[in-house]
Amino acid sequence: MSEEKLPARAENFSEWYNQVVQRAELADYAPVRGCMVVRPYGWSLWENIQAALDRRFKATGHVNAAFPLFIPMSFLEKEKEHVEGFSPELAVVTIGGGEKLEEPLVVRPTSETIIGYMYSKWIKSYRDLPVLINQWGNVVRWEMRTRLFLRTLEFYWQEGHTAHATEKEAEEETLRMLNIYTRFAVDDAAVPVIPGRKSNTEKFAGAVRSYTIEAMMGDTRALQAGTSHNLGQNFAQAFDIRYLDVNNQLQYCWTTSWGLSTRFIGAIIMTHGDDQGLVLPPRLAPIQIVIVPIYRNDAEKAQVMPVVERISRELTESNFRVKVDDRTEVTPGFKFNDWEMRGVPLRLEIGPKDVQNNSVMSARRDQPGKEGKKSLSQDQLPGQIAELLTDIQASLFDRALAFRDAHIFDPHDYEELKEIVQNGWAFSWWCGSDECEAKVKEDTKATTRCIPLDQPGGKGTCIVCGKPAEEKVYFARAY
RNA sequence: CGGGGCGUGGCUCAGUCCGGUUAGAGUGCACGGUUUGGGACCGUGAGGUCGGCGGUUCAAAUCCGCCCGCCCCGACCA
Repeated sequence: MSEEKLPARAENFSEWYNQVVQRAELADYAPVRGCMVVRPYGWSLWENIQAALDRRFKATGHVNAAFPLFIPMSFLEKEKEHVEGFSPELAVVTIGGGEKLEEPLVVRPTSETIIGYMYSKWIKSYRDLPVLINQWGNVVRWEMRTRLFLRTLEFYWQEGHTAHATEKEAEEETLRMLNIYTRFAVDDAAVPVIPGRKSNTEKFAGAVRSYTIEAMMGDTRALQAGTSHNLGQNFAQAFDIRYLDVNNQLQYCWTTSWGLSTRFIGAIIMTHGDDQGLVLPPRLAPIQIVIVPIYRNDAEKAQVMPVVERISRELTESNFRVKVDDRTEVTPGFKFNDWEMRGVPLRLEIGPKDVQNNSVMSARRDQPGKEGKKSLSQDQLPGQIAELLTDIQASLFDRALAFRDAHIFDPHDYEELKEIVQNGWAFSWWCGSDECEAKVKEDTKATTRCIPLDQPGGKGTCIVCGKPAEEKVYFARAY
């Protein structure tokens, strides 16, 4: 840790974010512009995210596989919208082994095309369906402006790709996976999200319909935290993914794709972080409990350390992720600040007084300072800790939800909308036209984030043009 | 790619306008000692082709030219 204080979030959110990422040792800048190195602590967080999602994918019948990093350029060109959407941000390999390649290879920006090609080989009959495959991997998109985790040239993610016999099944799958993302965000990451449908201009290049979970960050800007796409028959037609149905009729498949990336780490940082640094939800935190031994001399150390070791072992055996900070070269006060910067949900201090009193001092990360401190008995510690962690997890969610709801407004007119999106989200009736959407973007930089699945019902008039509108949409400035 | 800013020990920066001893500070790092329940202190030490190349000059971190890189604001996006 270098400088002592972080910039206040309220003063300079963007600089606060950059420093938290680096000082918590989640990631660092790579020597290539726009690329990041995910450091062990950040990767460990990602592994926990992976495990939480993968468990949910497996529970709904999905299996993992791995497809190549390189995709023939011609594949991208087979789906018109897809190539138009992605060509500006492709990295292309033209030389291999010192020879110019006959056909350039694209470093995958996403894998619909190469997986579509394989699916056309594998799927012959309705008996082969559905195909439910997920891939954990990395992709490359040549972005102009980059931020650690939020937008880098290369990022890690999972992409699910499924093929179905009917349109209905594909739509069900698309919404099922959107719901899994929602459950993951809410239950595992304590990040409140709004599941909804993307507007035409915001949808995935090549999709019929795109769905998203949108989250509000600590500066009120919106972050698209995961997406699920109903691809219709667009890729099935482009890659000839067909099957024989029960009547021996040749039919095109209906496909979907869905993805969630390391960007979600950015969502966690910007949802829960405070002026002391990172705050991690207990269910995903690489370290859930850090134990700081307190002693002034060798005699006290000899008393304290056995208790520290015993409690550490006891908690580890109860399946908590525990770290003992036994560094001798820094003071306890330094360690407190250090682990707060890294967002560890719960700290236990164990000193001579605790050895005397059969106690430990606990400190909750979500309540910095004295309010978060409480002396616990050493008896039945795992049960007490479990309760505390559950409570921290819940209070992180509640706090984020309260913050979000306090920054969503329903403007009475367009002028009011323009003000709202400067520091919040506007939830408004919208006629659905590209023109009205574009006007808001031009006037305010805010875009439509999603048309939430949960609609108030009834009808209204478009906040921009005043024409009849059937759905309400969120407008917000986004990452 | 357009507009703005910046490149000096690992990091943050002073010094550059007005050229002139051996290029500084804070922090970090190493070693020794005293400390340790909210970012300890003292001492010693290591660490620099001043982004690169060229020019002007007796003399360049400092002046001039070209190049490279990074950051911020726009256009593009998970």
